[in-house]
Amino acid sequence: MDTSVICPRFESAISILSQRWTGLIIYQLLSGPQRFSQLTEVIGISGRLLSERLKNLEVQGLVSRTVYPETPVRIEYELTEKGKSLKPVMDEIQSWSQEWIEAPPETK
Amino acid sequence: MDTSVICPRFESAISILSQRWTGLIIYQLLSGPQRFSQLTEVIGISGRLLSERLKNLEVQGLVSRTVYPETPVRIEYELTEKGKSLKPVMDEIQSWSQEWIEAPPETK
DNA sequence: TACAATTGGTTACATAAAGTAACTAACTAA
DNA sequence: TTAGTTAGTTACTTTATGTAACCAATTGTA
Repeated sequence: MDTSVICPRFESAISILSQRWTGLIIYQLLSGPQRFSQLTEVIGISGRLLSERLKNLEVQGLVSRTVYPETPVRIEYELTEKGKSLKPVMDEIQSWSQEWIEAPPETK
Repeated sequence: MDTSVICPRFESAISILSQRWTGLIIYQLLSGPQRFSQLTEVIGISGRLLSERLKNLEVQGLVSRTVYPETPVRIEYELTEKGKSLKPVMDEIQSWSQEWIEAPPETK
């Protein structure tokens, strides 16, 4: 009955990354601050879910939101230090995918 | 309209990892071959979902299933080379979590 | 012989999360 | 006045997950 338990911090980290879309959002933001509409287009996520995810990521301290009161309004989402520090994780996933995932057929 | 798209291999990789429970299953199997019942206990996943996930992981070539016709039957799940090659990814998540996730309160 | 226990699942059903599409507020430009 | 823009929200449908009971094959026990 002495169940060896998984490290709670690891579990917590993976629960962030294993939520659908969050990995892609972080990956995409690693290339710099971006606006809501750009994220929806590049990632292919609906506004409803992007909005929800960005709110969560803000609460978790991974993403910051800046409003530029231009016309029309510009709002930029950017990774915090905590968010940026996930780069090595994303890099490893990237390089694993290059080695082990076969290239999908071109859809021309 | 020239949407810069996320690398399809990366997307594919993250779609595996971002499915609930799969990260934990792979992480747990990195410590060696394990049986169905042990996985359910350590991870805290239901039999229904563990069964489903293991089938997917087998199809994706990340996990292999071996039957030992003992009594009662023993079935072991083990990472393939492809599965084991995710260790650097898990290591990075682990070390990120150590640095950025605060320790949860002890529940004694 | 009947009953219980074990492993590795499956089935049926309830709840939560995600997908889809239409809609909105605030603003400006024509 | 009408249309266009950005950054969302709302209502509704579909899919995924959680929960708990059940099952087949086998052996051990009363």
